[in-house]
Amino acid sequence: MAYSYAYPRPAVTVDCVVFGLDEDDLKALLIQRDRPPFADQWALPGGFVEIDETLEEAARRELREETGLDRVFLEQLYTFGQPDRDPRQRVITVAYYALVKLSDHRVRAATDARDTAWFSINQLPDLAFDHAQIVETARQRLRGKVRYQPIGFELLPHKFPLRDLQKMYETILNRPLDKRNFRKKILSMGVLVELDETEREVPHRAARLYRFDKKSYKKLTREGFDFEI
Amino acid sequence: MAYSYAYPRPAVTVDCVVFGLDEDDLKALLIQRDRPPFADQWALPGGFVEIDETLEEAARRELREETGLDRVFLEQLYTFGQPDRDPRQRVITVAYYALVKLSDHRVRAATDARDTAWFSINQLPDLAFDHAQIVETARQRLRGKVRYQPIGFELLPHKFPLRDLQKMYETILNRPLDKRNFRKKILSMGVLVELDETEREVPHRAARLYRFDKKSYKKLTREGFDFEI
DNA sequence: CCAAAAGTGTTTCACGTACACCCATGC
DNA sequence: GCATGGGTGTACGTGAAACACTTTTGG
Repeated sequence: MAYSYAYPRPAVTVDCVVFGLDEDDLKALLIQRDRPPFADQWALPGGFVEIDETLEEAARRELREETGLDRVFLEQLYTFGQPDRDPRQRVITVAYYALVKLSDHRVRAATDARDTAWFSINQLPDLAFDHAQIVETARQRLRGKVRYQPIGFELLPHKFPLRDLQKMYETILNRPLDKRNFRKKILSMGVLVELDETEREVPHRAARLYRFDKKSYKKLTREGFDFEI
Repeated sequence: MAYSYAYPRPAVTVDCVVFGLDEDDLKALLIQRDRPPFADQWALPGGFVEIDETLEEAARRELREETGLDRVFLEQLYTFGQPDRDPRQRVITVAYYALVKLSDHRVRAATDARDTAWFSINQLPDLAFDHAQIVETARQRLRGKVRYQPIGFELLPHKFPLRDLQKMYETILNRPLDKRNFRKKILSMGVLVELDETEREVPHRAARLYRFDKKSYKKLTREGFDFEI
């Protein structure tokens, strides 16, 4: 039950930074470790890459096994390979980031032995390994990318009011946006579909709901359109 | 066969896409393989990651050993891990891209057994493994990044006329730029220093030389300035 | 004096930005 | 009827884009 090689090999893992949006709070999904090193500390979901799966398959499998998440937006982030990032042995980790509609996954609790929980990105606990650095890299990537690609919709429910869309951008970019200018811009892009539907059970005037129109976006993109907030 | 593990491990390599600018031709540096698989085919410089070096150290070491290049601009690109990308065994490769001043490294010939050569990015030979895909990813990254970060200067000599700067952008972005607007914009940024020096030995009016001022750029960046072409 | 490339300004138009009030709804 | 947020238009200024001729230099 041993695999031998002429030269020493690093272990290879994947780790996932899972982002979710709770009102106007950006959160990350963490897992409490149950064994050393860093026992009881919080860490990113992740694990070893199997010998016959792709990196993305490994990331999706770990997400499914450790958090129950499936079919989420997932993109490779960066590969971290400091020789001492794991105290036991050389481990190279390929980090991914995921965007999930938190509303769909809110009641996600510990399904297996480990405890999983959402933490505000601004109040993370101490993280195991170099995971704090990985989260920071992911946060920067998200901030940089959300302005030029319509990935922010992955954080919202299928139908949403413009207010929530604006709040999402304000939260991620960490600055206020002008309501009228924001609406003018996003609506003029032609990537939203106005629905015949409004919010329900709000204690004030109900806002109209919209959805992101992937088909229109792809068509516009082919014609040279650039998404930008 | 000295190293054994309880589970099979992929091998981990680094590969480098080295870009150089030859007049108005973007080129990549390739190495001819001398053994199977893909014997005699051209491939990216690269090799196995040693057990105690960082990924970037591995990339720089391979560049030095295989091409003689040292102290170049180097940035991680993407990690490729298709299980079948190497026909012999599972190999995960962390790809980097490098930008070099071709003028400094023009006469780079085969120093060791292998042959190395610059190829126009538009006329690459068949490449080994998935290296064509890696080059394409690198080309897209360069195109996307050159507009928002002053990395293009890494491809030019220390002192350069504005014409060459413009040609560099036109080559990478693959579209013509207006001379007057380009000069207005780049000079108004305040990241170039006008030198008391002009071109030599040109068969027409000699152009003024400039250099990129890293200090000014960093200062402006701290003040919220965004580089953009 | 001819060829080749350097260098230079102005006008126009689109878009980003700043800004305040009335309306609809639920309680 | 009041509190809460939904929804809407205009004026201004900045910056991008289009565009052509004169000057310098070497051969």
